[in-house]
Amino acid sequence: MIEKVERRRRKAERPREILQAALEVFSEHGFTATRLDDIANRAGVTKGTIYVYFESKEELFLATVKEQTEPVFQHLAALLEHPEGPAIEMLRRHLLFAAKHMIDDSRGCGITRIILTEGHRFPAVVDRWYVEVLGPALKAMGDILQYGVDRGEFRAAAIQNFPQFMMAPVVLCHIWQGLFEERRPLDIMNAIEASIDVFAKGLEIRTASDQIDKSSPS
Amino acid sequence: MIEKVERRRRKAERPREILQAALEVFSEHGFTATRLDDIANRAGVTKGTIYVYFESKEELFLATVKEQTEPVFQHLAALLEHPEGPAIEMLRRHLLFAAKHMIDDSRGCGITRIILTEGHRFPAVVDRWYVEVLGPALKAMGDILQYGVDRGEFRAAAIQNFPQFMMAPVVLCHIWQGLFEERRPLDIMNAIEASIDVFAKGLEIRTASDQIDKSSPS
Amino acid sequence: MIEKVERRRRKAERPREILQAALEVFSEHGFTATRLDDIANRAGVTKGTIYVYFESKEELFLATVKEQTEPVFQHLAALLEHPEGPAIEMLRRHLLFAAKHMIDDSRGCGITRIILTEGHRFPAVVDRWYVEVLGPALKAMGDILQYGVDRGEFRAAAIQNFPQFMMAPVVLCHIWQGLFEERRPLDIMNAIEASIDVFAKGLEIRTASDQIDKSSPS
Amino acid sequence: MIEKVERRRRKAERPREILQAALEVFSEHGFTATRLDDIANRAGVTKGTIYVYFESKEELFLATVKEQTEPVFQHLAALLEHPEGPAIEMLRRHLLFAAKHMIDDSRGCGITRIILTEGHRFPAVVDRWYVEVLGPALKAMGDILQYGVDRGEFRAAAIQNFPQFMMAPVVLCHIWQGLFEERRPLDIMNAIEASIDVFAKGLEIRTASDQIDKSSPS
DNA sequence: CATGAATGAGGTTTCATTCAT
DNA sequence: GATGAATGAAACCTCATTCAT
Repeated sequence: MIEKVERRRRKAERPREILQAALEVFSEHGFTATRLDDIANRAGVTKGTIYVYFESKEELFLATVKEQTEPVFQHLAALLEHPEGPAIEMLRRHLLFAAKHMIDDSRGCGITRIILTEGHRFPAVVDRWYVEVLGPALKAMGDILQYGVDRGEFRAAAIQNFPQFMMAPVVLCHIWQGLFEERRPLDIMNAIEASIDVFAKGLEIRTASDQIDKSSPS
Repeated sequence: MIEKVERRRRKAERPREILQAALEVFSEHGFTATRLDDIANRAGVTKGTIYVYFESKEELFLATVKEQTEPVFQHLAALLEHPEGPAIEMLRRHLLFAAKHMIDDSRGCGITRIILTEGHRFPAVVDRWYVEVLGPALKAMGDILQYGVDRGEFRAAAIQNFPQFMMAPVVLCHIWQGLFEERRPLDIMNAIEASIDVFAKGLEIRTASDQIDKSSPS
Repeated sequence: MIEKVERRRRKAERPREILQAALEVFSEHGFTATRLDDIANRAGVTKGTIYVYFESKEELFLATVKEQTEPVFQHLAALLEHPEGPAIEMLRRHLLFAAKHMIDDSRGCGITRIILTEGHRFPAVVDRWYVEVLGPALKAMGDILQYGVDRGEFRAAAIQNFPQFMMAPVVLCHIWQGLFEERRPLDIMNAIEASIDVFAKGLEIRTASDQIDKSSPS
Repeated sequence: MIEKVERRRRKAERPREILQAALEVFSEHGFTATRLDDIANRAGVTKGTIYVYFESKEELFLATVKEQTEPVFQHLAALLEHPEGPAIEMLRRHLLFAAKHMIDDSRGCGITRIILTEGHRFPAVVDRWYVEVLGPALKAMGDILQYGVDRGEFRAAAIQNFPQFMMAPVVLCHIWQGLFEERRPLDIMNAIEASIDVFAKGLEIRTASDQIDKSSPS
C-alpha cells in the first residue's frame, strides 16, 4: 500500500523528473545529439511517457530552457534593484556571477551553450530566452554603465549602445568550453578578471575631455 | 540525354563547384541539417559524385572550412610580418578586418559560425582549425599586444595571457548573427569600433604605475 | 488501418519471428546477399523493428547462428556423457547425426554453410561459433578416438591430433551441397557411410605392431 | 620513342596484367569484398580499362579462375597417364600435391577457396570449374582407387562411388585456412599425412573376405 | 585503345513519433 | 496516466557500370 502512495506521489512529479533528466542529458550532449531514449532512461520512464507531458522533443527542450533560465533572470532583476557603490564593482559582480555560474552549474551552463550554439534552429526558443533572460541581462548591463556615467565614474562611451559586448567575454567562455573542453583548458575566472581589468581601465574617467564627452554619448 | 552530353565537361572544376555548393548549403543550414543531396543538387551533380572527391561529409566540411579560412590565415600572417606604426592601429585593423570579412562574406561567416556552434561534435575539425587558423590568429593578437607593450604604447596587462578575449567581440558578432539573424539586427562595424574604443583606452599607458608594471605582466 | 490494430499483438513473439525469418533468408541467400528488407518482409515487420531487437545485421546473424547451432552442441555434449559400446559405433552415430541434421534441416544446414563460406568476413562470429559449437564437437571427436584407443579398439594414429579431419566428410557435404545444390545431387547418407567404412577399417587394430603403437600416439 | 614501343608492348599485355592483379586481389579478399578499383590500382590501369577486356566483374573472376586452374588440370591429367607402382603411393602423391599447392601458391589456393566458399553465387563458374578441374580430379581419384583394386592392393569399397570424399581433407584445409587464418593455425602437411595414413589402412586388403568383395564394388 | 569522371540504385542504420493496451 | 512495441522517413555511404573524350 505504501508503495502505491509513493507511486502516486512519483506520478505527480514525473514532469519534474523528466525535465531534470532532460536538463542533464541536453546539457551534456546538446540538442541534436540527445536522444529521447537517453532522457527517458535517466528519468526512469519510457519514451512514450515523455509524450504524455511534452508534445515534442523541441517542446521538451523549450521547457528545459525555461526551467533553467528562470533563476538567472531572478538574479539579474535583484542585482539592479538597489544600485550602490562603485559602478565598476557592480560590473565586476555581474560578470563574475555569470562566470561563476558557468563553472559551478555545469548543467545550466550546458543549456546556455546549447542556446548559443544550436539556438539558430529554434527561433522561438531563442526569442523567449532573449525576452526573459538575455534582454534583462543586457538591460542590467546598460543600466550599470549608465549608473557609472551618472555618478561620474565612467566616461560616456559608444559601448553603451552595445551592452551585449560587455558580456562578450562570458560568451567566449561558453563557446571556448564547448569547443575545446579539456583539450585546451581555460582559466575562466582569471580570464574574466583580465577582461574586467581592461573594461575598468577602458571606461574610467581620467581626463577633462572624458568629462566633457559625458553629456553626449554617441 | 542532352544532360549526359556534358558529363565530363570540366574535370578540374568539379571539386571547386562542389566546394562552392557545400559552402553555401553548410553556411545556410549548418553541418547536421545539411543533406548531401542538397549540396549535390546545388552543385548540379549526384550524391555519388561528391564521394569521388571527398571521403565523407565530414571531410567535405573540413575542406570547405579550409578553403574558407585559408585567406583569413594568410591575411593574419601578412599583417604581422612588418609591424609598424601604433599598436592600437594594428589591433584595430585586425579586428575590423575580421568584422568586415564577416559582413562581406556571409557564407564564410556561416562557416566560422558552424565551427563555433557545431564544432564540439568534430574535435578533429576544430583542432585542425585551431592549428591552422585560430591559433595563428591568437598568436598574432598576442604579438600585437606585446608589440604595443614593447614600444611603450600599451601597459602590461593580464589580458596578454588571454589573447582570445581580445577577439571576443568578433566571436559575439558571429554568435549574435547566428542566433538572431534579421530579427535583432546588429550594427557590427560600430559595435566593433565601440569595443576597440574600450580596448584602446583600457590598454593605453597613462600613469607612472602603468610604466612600472610593464616589466612584470602577471 | 486493420493492419495497425494488431500492432502490439505479440511482444515476446517478435524476436522469434524475426529470427525465424532471418534463418530462412540467410540460409537461402547467404549473409551478404541478404537484405534486411527481405527479412523484415518475411517476418511481417518493418526494417526498423529489427533494430528494436538486434543491434545490427551482424548481430542478427550471430543470434541466428546461435539459435541454430545450440541444439547441435547439446547433442554433442549428451553423446559423450556416457560413453559405452564400441567406439566405432559412437563415431558412426556422431557423423550420421551431423549428416542427418543436414538433410532434415535444410535451413540449419544453410547457416552452417554460411559460416563455412562467408565466415572469414566475421572472425568474431566464427570464433564464437568455434568456442560454442565446433570446438566441443572436435573435443567430442577426439574423446571418441581416445576412448576407442583406451578400450583397445582403435590403434593410436596421428589423426588423433587432427580430430577435425574426422569431420571432413561432413564439411565436404556442406560445401558440395552449397556449390551444386540440385545440379549434382549427392547421396549424403551413403557417402558418409562409405567414409565411416574407411575410417573404421583405417582405425581398427589388426596387428601386433598396432597394439605396440598404442602407447605412443605421434 | 622507346617509350612508345614499350607502351605498345605493354598494351598487348594489359589483359594478362589485369588478370594477374585480379588473381592477387581476389585471392586475398574474396569475390564480394574485392573492388574493381583495387584490381585496377594493382594492375596500374583505371577501372574503365578493365571493361575494355572484361564484360563484368563476374566475367573477370571467371577468367581469373580459368587462368589459375588450368595448370592444376594439366597436372592431374599427367598424373594418371602412366600409372605405376603402388596405388597408395599415387594416392599419396595426389593428395600431397594438392596440399603443397595450397601452401606454396597462396594465390591459387585463394581462388580455390573462393570457388568453395562464394561459388554458390556463380553456378556458371562452378560448373565450368567442375568440368575442367574438379571433375577430372575426381575421375583421377576414382581411377587411382580402381587401379589399386585392380592390382590387388585396395579392397573394393563403397568409397569408390564417392571419390570426392577422398579429397575431403584437402577441402577441409581450404575451409579451415579461410575461416581461421592465423588464429588457429593448421599443420597442413602433417594433417594430410595423418589422413592418408587412415585412408591407406582403411583401403588395404588384409583378409580373405576383402579379396572376395573385390569383384563386387557396391 | 584507354581514360576517369560521373552515375544512381541499393544497402544499413538512426530515431522522433505513434498508438493499442 | 503509462507503456513500449512498432513505425517509416531519411540519412550517409558504396561501388559496379557507363560513356564522352
